[in-house]
Amino acid sequence: MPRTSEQYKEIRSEKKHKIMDAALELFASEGYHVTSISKIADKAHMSKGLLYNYFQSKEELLLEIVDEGFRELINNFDLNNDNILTDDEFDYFINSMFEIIDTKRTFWKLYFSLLLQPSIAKIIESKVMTLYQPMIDIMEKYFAKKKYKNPRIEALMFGSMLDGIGLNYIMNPTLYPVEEVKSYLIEKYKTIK
Amino acid sequence: MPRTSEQYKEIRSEKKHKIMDAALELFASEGYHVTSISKIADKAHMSKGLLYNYFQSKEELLLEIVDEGFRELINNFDLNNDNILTDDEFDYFINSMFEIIDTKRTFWKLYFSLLLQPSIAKIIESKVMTLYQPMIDIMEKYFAKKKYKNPRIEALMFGSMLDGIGLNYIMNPTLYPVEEVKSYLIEKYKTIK
Amino acid sequence: MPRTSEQYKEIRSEKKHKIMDAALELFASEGYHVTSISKIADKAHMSKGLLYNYFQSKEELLLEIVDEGFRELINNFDLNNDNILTDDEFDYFINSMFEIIDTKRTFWKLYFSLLLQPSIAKIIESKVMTLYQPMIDIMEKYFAKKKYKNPRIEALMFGSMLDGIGLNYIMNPTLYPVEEVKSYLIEKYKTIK
Amino acid sequence: MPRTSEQYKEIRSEKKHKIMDAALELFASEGYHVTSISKIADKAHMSKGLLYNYFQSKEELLLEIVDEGFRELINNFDLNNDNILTDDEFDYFINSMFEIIDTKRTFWKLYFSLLLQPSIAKIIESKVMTLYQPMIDIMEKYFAKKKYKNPRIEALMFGSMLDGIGLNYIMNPTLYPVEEVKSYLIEKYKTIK
DNA sequence: TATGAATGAGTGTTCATTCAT
DNA sequence: TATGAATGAACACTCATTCAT
Repeated sequence: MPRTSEQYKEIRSEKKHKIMDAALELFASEGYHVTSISKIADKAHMSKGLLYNYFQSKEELLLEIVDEGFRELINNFDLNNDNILTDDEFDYFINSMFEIIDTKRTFWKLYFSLLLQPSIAKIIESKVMTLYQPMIDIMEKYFAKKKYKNPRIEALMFGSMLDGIGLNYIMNPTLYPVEEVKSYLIEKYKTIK
Repeated sequence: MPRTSEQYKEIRSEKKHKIMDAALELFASEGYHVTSISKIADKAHMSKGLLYNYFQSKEELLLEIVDEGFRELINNFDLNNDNILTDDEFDYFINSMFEIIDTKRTFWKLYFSLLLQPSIAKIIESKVMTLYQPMIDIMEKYFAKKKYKNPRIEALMFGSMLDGIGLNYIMNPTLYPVEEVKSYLIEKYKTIK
Repeated sequence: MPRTSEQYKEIRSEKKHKIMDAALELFASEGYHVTSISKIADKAHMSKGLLYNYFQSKEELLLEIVDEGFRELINNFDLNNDNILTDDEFDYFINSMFEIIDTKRTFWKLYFSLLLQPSIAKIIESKVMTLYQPMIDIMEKYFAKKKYKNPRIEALMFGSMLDGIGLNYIMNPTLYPVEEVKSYLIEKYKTIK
Repeated sequence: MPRTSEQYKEIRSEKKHKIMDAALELFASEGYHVTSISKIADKAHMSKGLLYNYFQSKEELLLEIVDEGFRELINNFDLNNDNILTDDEFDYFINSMFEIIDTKRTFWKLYFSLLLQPSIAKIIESKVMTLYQPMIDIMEKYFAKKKYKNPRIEALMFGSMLDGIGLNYIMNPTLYPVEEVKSYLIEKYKTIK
């Protein structure tokens, strides 16, 4: 007698995440192209063949990792989903951003690495762009409300700075002055000039 | 009629740069791991075998490309080499920075891509770090002179922002508001608060 | 209320044919080696595992398909089983041959494809040969009765022609002049010279 | 100092045929799908990698084999290329056809096997069709000149018969009465009724 | 200096078959 | 009877590197 479809679903979900976890770690620490399917399967304690029972290809595996990783950042930005960022929400985002990077450091290390590899960027670019744009828009409104001279540029700059911060934080985690940067950002952008 | 050793040296150097140019373009547009030695040899109009006459390995070829590319940025920062950045030198750097990215866009696209690939970063990291640190130090002094409250953080932030700007500019060259960003940076950091 | 052993047998037989139908269609349209057990199971709306409950292997599944397919042709040749072919029986065979190919086109497409694949031919050859030989013998007698000069050769030629006709008809069903060929065969072989 | 381009050309041509010979033999005796690139490389006494220096893929290797094999048949049909088949040319073709099958038995065994495998037929069909049609056309003219009632059908039948003969001859080489069939064909089709 | 044939270990992927449930 | 997760050996193909010429 076969397992119930519930049981199968559970097995699938568990195994899928086991694979994604192993892959994420290896992609992040070794690089996407350098990480072979064999290594992933080894780390996930299963056969190569089984991996293809869950993901159609190495690319698809990567895409699902990116998708899941990004969902968490989005959920922490503009929390009540009204497209308007309050000062409290801004505060919360700055703090949770670092927490997300902290708890999901592996993913963000991977993310930044993917973004700059032309062969991979093509695959994830469209997905990332659709997620990124709304955040920029909301920031523009936030700066406009604060009477900044040029809100669009300010939003772009803010995005650039976050990118740069993320980049440096990921690359030099031990040296990076996280708390000071948090205060700096909040003080700088939240308070009206 | 044998060539003089001078002539041989010149031919060697010319060939070497032909290879490096081809490799840079391919590494940048396709990615390091995706670019094969065959493709590089084709683009440089020579045989695979000859390429190994000039570079011991694919890795060494990459390292020489990075080395040369970085030398140009360094030469444009703190031009009189006195470790003190004047306002004029700051102005010049901001402008030349964009020019360097503009004229050497291919290299910087490659550079950012390398930085985030763990398998490659290991190779180039030490070289890059030794080049990067002095620039941070000089910026800290610059901000100190300008009586910024926390010059070290400000210098780190400045570095982060430049990284972010570079990153975004490389990725969205057509959309990026170069001139506005230039003015923004100069106005923001040069003028005393 | 357990099912009777009769009912079980019937269910088994039904399932078996469901699998054989799916397999035949796929083997014929895609090819034996290219068709995976997964595809067959999908098409038969069951799991891979169950399929192995009815057939020991992919090879055995193929053999049973060939066996069944051939039985129908045999049944239409020398209908009263007296080993003597009358003119009426010859007529009927020529017509029913095309009908069989028509209604069982899928099988015959498969059959011809199998015959020529050495890796598969080995498996089915012995079975096919034992079925084919009696038909040749009967044809030889038929031609002898009609006073053909060399009945054996004529029988072989007839067999070759049928093979050729079948082959071409299977490969170019829309272009093939079925009716004309029927008349041609009957006129040519039935009437005494 | 490298080899001259003449020398390279020779090496390439020699190796290419070595591969094609090995592949033909294996494709014919084992089947296309069952024959792995590894086996071909082994038989040709070289590495797998080298094989891909000469053929882009397994498919391309097959296509080149088919192309070459067919060229020989064409060259022996309608020898003076005037699109008109004389009785002597017909004689010569019937005899050389068997010789070609005899000396190139391996190829024709392969050819018939390919034709019936849907997954492969698609690849070679267009090439084969363009080669086959002119031969049918010439036969139709030949039969028309001989006042056959329905030359087109007769030509098709002739083609079918040749297919059938080839098929049977390839499959039962030891039993097949070659000489008798030759006489049969020549007597039957060459002499006016 | 210069060529490209040659290698061999590696890649992502497939699939007939088994097995715990 | 019935499921589909799991395996492992095989596959076609790639590529940095070497080497005879």
